[in-house]
Amino acid sequence: MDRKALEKEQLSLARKVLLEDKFGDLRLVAGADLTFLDIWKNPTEGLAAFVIVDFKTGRIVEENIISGIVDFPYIPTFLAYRELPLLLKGFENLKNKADIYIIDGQGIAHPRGLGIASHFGVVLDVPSIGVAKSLLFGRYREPDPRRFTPLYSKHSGEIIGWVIRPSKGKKMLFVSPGHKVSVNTSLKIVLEFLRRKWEIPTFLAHNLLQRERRRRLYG
DNA sequence: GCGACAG
DNA sequence: ATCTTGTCGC
Ligand SMILES: [Mg+2]
Repeated sequence: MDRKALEKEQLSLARKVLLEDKFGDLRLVAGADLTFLDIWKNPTEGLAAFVIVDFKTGRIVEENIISGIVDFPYIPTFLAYRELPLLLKGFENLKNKADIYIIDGQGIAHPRGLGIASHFGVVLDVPSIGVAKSLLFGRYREPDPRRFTPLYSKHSGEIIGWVIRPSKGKKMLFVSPGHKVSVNTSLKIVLEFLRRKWEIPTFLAHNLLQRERRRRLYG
């Protein structure tokens, strides 16, 4: 499948994205991320982790790691074709099902409106949010520490997400809705984690993976 | 044609 | 994404 075909598939799936809150009370919030044992090899073994947090207490309800072979290369705007397969495998392996899934990457803040978080949400038909550590698409004004600014589409000028500066010295967060959640609610949910000084679930998943990776490579 | 470019 | 501890600055 060439780039053009994948772009058409993304545009097709993007039409299914729903930017309205389609969930009841938020009890469990999941965070997901991936790591790779050898980033210099192309078919390489990847690890996907999901960490599920109780949104009322902040307690970790489940930590789940699965592994598998990843062969698709990283190409900007096509991240899902590299990371989604393992995320789907990890999702199926979960004991608990979360009310919303936060994925490391963009939601609708993508040239064709389908970042990995949206792709994940549409395919599984579950609410999702994208929290990225850098910009892929859109324009914004840098927020002051502990403030946030809107992220505008370079196509329509509409607000497609938010840029949050957790605190001075910390890197900015690029938040955008994935699926079945509104632009405003996606911001509220992430801000709530920050307000309560809880680690964002995607970072919990990332940290868990680093420990697991070092364990497999060294002692 | 040039610059931008999640992980 | 990963390689890496101490160190400089507020
Ligand atoms: Mg990641």
